[in-house]
Amino acid sequence: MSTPDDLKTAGLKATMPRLKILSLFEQGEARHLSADDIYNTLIGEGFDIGFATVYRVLTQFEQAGLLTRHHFENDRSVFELNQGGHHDHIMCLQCGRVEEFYDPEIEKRQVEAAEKLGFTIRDHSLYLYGDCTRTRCPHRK
Amino acid sequence: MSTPDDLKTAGLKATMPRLKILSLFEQGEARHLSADDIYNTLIGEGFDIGFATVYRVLTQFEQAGLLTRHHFENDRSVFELNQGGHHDHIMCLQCGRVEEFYDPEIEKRQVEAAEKLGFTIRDHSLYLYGDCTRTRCPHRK
DNA sequence: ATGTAAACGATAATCATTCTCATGTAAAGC
DNA sequence: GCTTTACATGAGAATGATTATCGTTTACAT
Repeated sequence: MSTPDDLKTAGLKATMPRLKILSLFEQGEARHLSADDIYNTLIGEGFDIGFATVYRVLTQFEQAGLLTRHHFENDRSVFELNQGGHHDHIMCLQCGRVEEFYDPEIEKRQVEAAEKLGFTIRDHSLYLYGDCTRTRCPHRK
Repeated sequence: MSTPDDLKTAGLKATMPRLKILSLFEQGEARHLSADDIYNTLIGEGFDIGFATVYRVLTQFEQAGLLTRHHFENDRSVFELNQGGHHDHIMCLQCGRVEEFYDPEIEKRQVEAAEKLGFTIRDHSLYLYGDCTRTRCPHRK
């Protein structure tokens, strides 16, 4: 479980819901979690929590720089722990598996494209969608 | 106004709501329209239409390949006429202005990154977010 | 230990989008 | 041009994710 200091450092009071949620990201197997995932996991562990708290805490964690919020091509958001450097994502449309990649040349060219148009980039999102055919989608649900 | 044949060619019955909506994209000044934009514009012109129809028609147009649906970093979808080639987008976080760009090297590297991970790309989305500082955001609303 | 501001959980509210269904209409045939 | 009929429409209800409200609880500085 994450320590209270992890939260204090981020400027957040160390409450039980926050510790539980942060632990899911730090100890859990899945790197990308939705509010629903988190709510159901904690309820399943017998911990009493509400959706309001889950969403509140996720937003606070995002603002504190602990998590990144992703908007994949569907309706709900998923969150990911900010560890390691920036990376982009590719999602299998068949099984939902998410893989990560990073290409410095793509990053550089994004900045250049923005500059040409007179923009200063503050944020960007790059998502690829496809089929993991080579592996015949072993993660198919 | 767009012609009935534009719709027939796409395999759709030429109805008034569909002609009106297609016209907004073909004749309008804005290239990126939300369902709300379309509904309000048509109602403002005295044309009687409902949200259900707007959403239905947009989905049909997307499936027929006439429009592309974009999910910017907020909650609602915007649509864009499929004309000219593929391009990516950059949006000003201050004024909402959207500009377009295309970099073949970025496109190529996306495909390569996907291949390395055993994926075949079916779709992708690249959005940059920033401030159009150089121009002092002349489009500020 | 205790006071207080912050955080909590339940529940209602919101917002974009989709569904349902009774009515309207495009276009094919007479 | 006038029926026919399947498909399209508009109004409003329903949905699903997320956010706001509010009375209660809790972290933690005093």
